[in-house]
Amino acid sequence: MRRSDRRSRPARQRLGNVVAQKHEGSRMSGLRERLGRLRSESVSQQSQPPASLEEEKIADATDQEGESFAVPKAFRSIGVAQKETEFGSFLLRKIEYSFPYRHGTHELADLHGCSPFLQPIAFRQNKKDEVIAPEHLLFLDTETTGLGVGTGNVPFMIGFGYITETAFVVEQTLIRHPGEEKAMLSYLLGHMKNKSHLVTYNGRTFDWPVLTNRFILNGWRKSGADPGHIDFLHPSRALWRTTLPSCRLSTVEVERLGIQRGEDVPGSLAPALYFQYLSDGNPDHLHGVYTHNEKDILTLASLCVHFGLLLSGRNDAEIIEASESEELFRTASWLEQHGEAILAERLFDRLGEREVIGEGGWSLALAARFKRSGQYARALPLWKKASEYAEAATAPKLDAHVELAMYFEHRDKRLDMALHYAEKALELALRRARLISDAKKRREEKEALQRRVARLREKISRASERKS
DNA sequence: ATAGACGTGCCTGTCAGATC
DNA sequence: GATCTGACAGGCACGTCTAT
Repeated sequence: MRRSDRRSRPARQRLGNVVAQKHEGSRMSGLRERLGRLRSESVSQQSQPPASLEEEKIADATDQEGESFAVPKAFRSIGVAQKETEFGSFLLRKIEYSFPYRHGTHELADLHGCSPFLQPIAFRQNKKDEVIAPEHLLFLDTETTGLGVGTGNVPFMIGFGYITETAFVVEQTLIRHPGEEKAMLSYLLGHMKNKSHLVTYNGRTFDWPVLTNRFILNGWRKSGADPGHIDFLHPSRALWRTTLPSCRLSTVEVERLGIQRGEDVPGSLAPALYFQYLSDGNPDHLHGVYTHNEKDILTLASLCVHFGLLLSGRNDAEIIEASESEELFRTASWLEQHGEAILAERLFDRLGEREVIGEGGWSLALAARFKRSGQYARALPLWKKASEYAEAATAPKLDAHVELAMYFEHRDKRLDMALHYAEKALELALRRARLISDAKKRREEKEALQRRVARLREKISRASERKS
């Protein structure tokens, strides 16, 4: 089906029902009460089945044939149909996003040009230099009954996406009971056959281990190496850990990819909504989960374009323009770490030219980088700017002054300047002491600076004695 | 709730330079 | 040349954070 918003009830209302019922459940004091409640609900359902569902089944059996037999209208309304395999059946939803299709700020058709640049962040055993082809990527997101990766956690919905010449396609599988799991997994395996890399968010730690366990429990033996993997959690953290309130996918997509979901069921509610569906058979509970999973997959594709562009160096100007210094520094460091030294250097250069130095640690970190590579002439102005900033701050950092003291003592050999910065650092340390609660740390810091000042004074006096 | 990846901070060992 | 001190890199332990 083509993308359309045909939700039968506002997600908020469904969400409210679940929350209300959870709250009610928490008041239950004992197991007997809960069992009693379940029993009475079950009886009431048997005596008074939801009219709409019964009608749907009848309608289904008469107006649908083959694949969709017995699929309730509330599923069919969002494009869900039954899929048959040699291992049995499960439910499948397929959505095509014809190009051009923009998800947030990125055009998904750009995956075609961006994918090869993702190689430095892709993990694949024994195939390090392999070129990543866009049509070999499988974007994956599962909805499971819990958070653990043990055998008790069941993926009830597997969403995956892939690119074709003309569209980005999302497919979502759903099992109505555990007996359908093997069919669902076999369908996923079929789609993994011609793919080289999974694309996920924390999927190396979560989705893939969960699925691996389910494959084993369903009788598949592990053969060969794991598929390649591009997991965007860690690159996202590398760039945005200090500038975003969190690096959850939902935060990243709003703050950095320009995506607004509107009403969205949080992933944490997915297990409860699935249990609601299992308990009363009403597909409406899962509409929000379908939408959530679908959007997660689209966001993965958008992340792919974002990082692909970053690694290609094609959007340097935009990044430099839009990024605050801290983020620009982290981006450059990340590029350097992934072997993109020339791209990184370009960003470091622009950063060094920036006049304003704020509270973030980027200026000192950049100076430290220049120092490590012996580029003292580039480190010096950064230390000086940072020292001026520190002197004006209420809770000053001493690092820049200490670095300057070391530089003038050991490199520039101007002991008077070294003493000046050491004394200034000591002065700042005494001013800052009131703000540090750790008494031991405060004392050690002060004593180290006093030793430095004393040593420099002695060195200066010896030098002047020698001259005279 | 669960497990793994990664960043941070601390500790230790090594090396280089300064001093006697 | 011997000794001392400071700088720095590497390793380890621990804490944080993410997925549902």
